[in-house]
Amino acid sequence: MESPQQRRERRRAEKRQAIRVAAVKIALDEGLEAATVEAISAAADISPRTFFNYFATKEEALVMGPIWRPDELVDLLGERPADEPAFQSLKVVMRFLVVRGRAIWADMEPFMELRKRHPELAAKVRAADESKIMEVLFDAVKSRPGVTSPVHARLLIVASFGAAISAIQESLSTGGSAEELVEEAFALLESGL
Amino acid sequence: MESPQQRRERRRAEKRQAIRVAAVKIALDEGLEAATVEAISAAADISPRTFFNYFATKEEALVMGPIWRPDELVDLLGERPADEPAFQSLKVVMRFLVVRGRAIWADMEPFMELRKRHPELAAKVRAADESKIMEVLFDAVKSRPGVTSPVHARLLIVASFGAAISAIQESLSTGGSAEELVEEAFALLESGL
DNA sequence: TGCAAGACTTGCAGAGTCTGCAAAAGCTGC
DNA sequence: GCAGCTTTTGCAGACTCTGCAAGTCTTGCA
Repeated sequence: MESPQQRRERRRAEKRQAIRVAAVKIALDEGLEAATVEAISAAADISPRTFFNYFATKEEALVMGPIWRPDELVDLLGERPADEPAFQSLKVVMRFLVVRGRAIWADMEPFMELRKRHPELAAKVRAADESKIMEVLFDAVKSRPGVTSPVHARLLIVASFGAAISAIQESLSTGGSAEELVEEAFALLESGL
Repeated sequence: MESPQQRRERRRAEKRQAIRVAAVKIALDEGLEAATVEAISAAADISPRTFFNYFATKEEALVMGPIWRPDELVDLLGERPADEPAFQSLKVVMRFLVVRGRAIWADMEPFMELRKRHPELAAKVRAADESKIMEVLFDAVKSRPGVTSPVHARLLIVASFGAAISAIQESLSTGGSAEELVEEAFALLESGL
């Protein structure tokens, strides 16, 4: 049985998604400029003020949530054996996130299409988290086995994200399997590019 | 002798920098929130409207320009021998850019300090260009020798930028030599992380 | 059923960013 | 000192986003 708390959370998430869908539809049908908060809220049948109860910025409504959250990343990494080399841990975590992300996105063609047309949108939304992610992961990675210097730690992190993003990007533009692509990317990283 | 054209360009660049300095000073002294367009323009002794003749967005005034421009990147890459492996070409180009960037930044402590305090700012400004850079570089890199697949091309690009950014980041936070750090980063990439 | 507490929605006013337009001011070469 | 150029500025207006307070809806419980 669903608790009232859970129920509210679920409905909130559904409404959030409904607003997203409305926003993306407008952006695709009438162009990004037409997707004002006013237009989106009208389409989603809420007041403009309410829009901002669901999203902190307009852009947030136009892209899917990130497939990784800072705290989750740290948790996932923490679950890996303490003596596993950092590279290996990151690979496992990233593969998991990419595969899960692709599954969530399976029914989201409009979002992918918008992402293709306006790649800067996702980048801008992600930018806010990016530095926080680097910061927390840096601490989590630098003391792992196989990390020889601070630059090594940073590089492992950006390269891992690079591998994941490259795989997703390529998967988006050619339709290839994201899982195989992320595998390929990590293999390339491991063998020295 | 300086042509009138050059003269105008130089003065424009100087004014741009003066506005930047004023903006960063306010952000450091009174906090990011105090750095409104109105406050910045008052400090720089121009009208708010004029501010937007120099910067497309407020944030642009708060960070140094990027150390790479998309067209310059393509040019630099094009100057490398056609039979040089992609990895090597990228390494040379990136080292050049990082070294030049560091030199430009030598006198710019306030900008570095602001970047430390608000790392998301630079990321947000950079985000707009990021996807364009990836796009143009992807075309420039994918047909180079030593590139085995589209994912390989993308990965080379993100890894190279990752190396440059990691080196800069580390150099900023510890004061180490950016040149040595970028060297170290590429060596790590080459040997398989 | 009906009410009280809490959560969600909304309107409103206001601050702030950014743009287009046209007038004013400044500079340049002749 | 004038004619043609660029630069600056004011103004009006669209748009994003926030705080606040009032209104509406839901939920649990008597």
